[in-house]
Amino acid sequence: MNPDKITIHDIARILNINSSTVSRALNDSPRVTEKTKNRIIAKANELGYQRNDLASNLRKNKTNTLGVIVPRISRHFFSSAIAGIEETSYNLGYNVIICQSLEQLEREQDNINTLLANRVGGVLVSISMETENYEHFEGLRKRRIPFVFFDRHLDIPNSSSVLIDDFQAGFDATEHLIMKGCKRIAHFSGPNHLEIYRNRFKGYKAALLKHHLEFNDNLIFSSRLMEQDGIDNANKIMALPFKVDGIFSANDVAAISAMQQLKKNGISVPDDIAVVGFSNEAISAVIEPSLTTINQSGFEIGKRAAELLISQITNGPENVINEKIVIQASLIERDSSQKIKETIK
Amino acid sequence: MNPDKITIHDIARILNINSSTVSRALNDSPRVTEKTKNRIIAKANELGYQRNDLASNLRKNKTNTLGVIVPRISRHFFSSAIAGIEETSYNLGYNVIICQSLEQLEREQDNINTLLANRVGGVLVSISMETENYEHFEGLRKRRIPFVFFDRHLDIPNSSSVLIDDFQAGFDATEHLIMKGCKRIAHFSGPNHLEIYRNRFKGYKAALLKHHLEFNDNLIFSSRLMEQDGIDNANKIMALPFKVDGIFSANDVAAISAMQQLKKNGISVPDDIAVVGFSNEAISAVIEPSLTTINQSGFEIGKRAAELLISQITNGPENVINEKIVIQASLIERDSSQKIKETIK
DNA sequence: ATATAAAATACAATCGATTGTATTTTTATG
DNA sequence: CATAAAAATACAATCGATTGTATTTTATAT
Repeated sequence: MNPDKITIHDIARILNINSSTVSRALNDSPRVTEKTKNRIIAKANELGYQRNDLASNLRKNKTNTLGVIVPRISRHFFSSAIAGIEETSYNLGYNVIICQSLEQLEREQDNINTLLANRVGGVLVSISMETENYEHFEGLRKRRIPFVFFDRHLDIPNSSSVLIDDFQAGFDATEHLIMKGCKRIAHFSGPNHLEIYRNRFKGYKAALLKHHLEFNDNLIFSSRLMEQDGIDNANKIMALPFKVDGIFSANDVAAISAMQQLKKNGISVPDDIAVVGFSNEAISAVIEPSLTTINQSGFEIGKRAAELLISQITNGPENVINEKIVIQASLIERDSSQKIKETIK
Repeated sequence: MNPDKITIHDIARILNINSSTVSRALNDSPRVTEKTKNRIIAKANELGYQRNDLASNLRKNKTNTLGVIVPRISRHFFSSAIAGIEETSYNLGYNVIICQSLEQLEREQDNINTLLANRVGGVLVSISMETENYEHFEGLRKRRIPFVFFDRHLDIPNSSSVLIDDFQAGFDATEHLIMKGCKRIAHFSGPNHLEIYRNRFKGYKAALLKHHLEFNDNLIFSSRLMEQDGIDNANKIMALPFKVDGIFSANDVAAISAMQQLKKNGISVPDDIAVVGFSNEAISAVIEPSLTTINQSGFEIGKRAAELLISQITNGPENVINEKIVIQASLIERDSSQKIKETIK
């Protein structure tokens, strides 16, 4: 018999029994005797029966599937987060449908529609750089499908998110530079509508304030923090009429390309300019000089986000408690910030 | 009205029309007038209707979902491959369920069962290091669900795969070392039951043969090619009673950790020992010395694999033509192999 | 042995969309 | 205007599992 076609009805017919009993037996219901259960399970195995989750989910009107939307799967932070999500989901019996927005709002909307059509139980999102409002999340809200932001999020009321403490991390990074003797620290920031970048920036400002260093708007460089942006920023810094002795970049990619551009132009890192990045991409440990950066464990964030989401699914839409989980990030001190002599007196 | 509950039947009732017509209209069937189509579509939008793919797929007895099994999502090669898969799938209207085996056979079996239960239309697999036979793929075969191996594969009859030309790449890598003047080249190989590693090894041997260099079994180091394995291998090489002047490692991870271990022990790369890796992990371009390696585009492989799989799904189980697509990989010359003087005369 | 409770199983509706066939409506033709 | 042909729509079964209710079987008590 074609094993593709084995249903509970086939098993029922063969055993001369009703399909409802087969269903209950396979779900280990107490309403079926041990004896018949065994007969049914034996026959199911013999025939290579495999439950059709489509039918099951349709009838139960819920799925064991989670949706995940990330800007780009191949970015190390996101693939780690997905690994964390997958780990939790696997253990708790959920599957994961992955979508990537490729930093495009339109695609993000599309992704949400796909996930709605597939009736996912919940959604984990890290938003694209283009995403500035939450209209397209209303569909989820209306249908009472819980969703949890992780890392890149929108600050909307009654939403859940798992974030790292960007303010504190930005503060730590900047204070670290100050402790190493930096007096004039530039900051590479990301799109201003993304809260993570605003918070990192706020942390930077707070550290300057605490240590009585002047804040200078000319030292703030906003961009999408791609490789080219780091190079551009480095060029702008070199063109300034005054010396800069430190850079705090809101991501590693821009920090690294800036460092390389500086080196190319005869500026020594960390001696002339000390640099601190953000994210701890794998690459940061091995470039020369190795990059001091903020370690944010994507795996941990993904894991916590999935746990939160699944608890919301399990508790049901009436009992959703929106939570903001803040994970502390830690500074990893490497060579790019080990300034010995002070550049600016 | 609760938008969660809007079905074609609701729309039908409101418009005083039959649900089959609604279904056909929403699927743009020629059997419905333009006029009624418009009425239906307008109403559907107004109510925020969202098709239930579970029901649709159940009825049509097929899904728009592909399954993907990889050893580890967070490995750069695999996340790139997934990005390629996602890209193709998105364009052709498929969703992707991701599973990771974490290099464990048991979990791989589990993954397959999950995908079967979800009635995926096809499966893309890169097998775990523990996988030595294809018993657990028989379930897919029996149910006539097409599957395509990519990169790590089993050489089973009537199977499809998208691979890079490991033999040729191994040959190129080794020949490159020979051209740079290496006379005694060690090889770090992976688990022997994985064909990719066997082929890289064969390529290595063939290059030696071509250039009349002696093959020496003591220069072959088999392992799982993790970081620690590279260190161990380096130690073993340093303990050899004769000099080695080149290493061809079957992956970058082991190549890099070996390089670092050699450097730590005062051995210069590339001057004393030239090194070539495999995979072109992001890290390889930025370590010092930068690593000469084989570039295998995960994205490209994923893309091709998804295209092949979807064509098989589309053509139907009777018309599956099993294909082996071999993608050429290319050597990226970097510093770790730029040997100038010959170590061994 | 019989009534009754309890346990086991059967029946039938349901989830939401699809699709082959039947029926009604519209259009075309003489 | 009648009628055939064509177009549009309605009907009803179906996909496979679940689940509330009904029925049958078994166990227990009298």
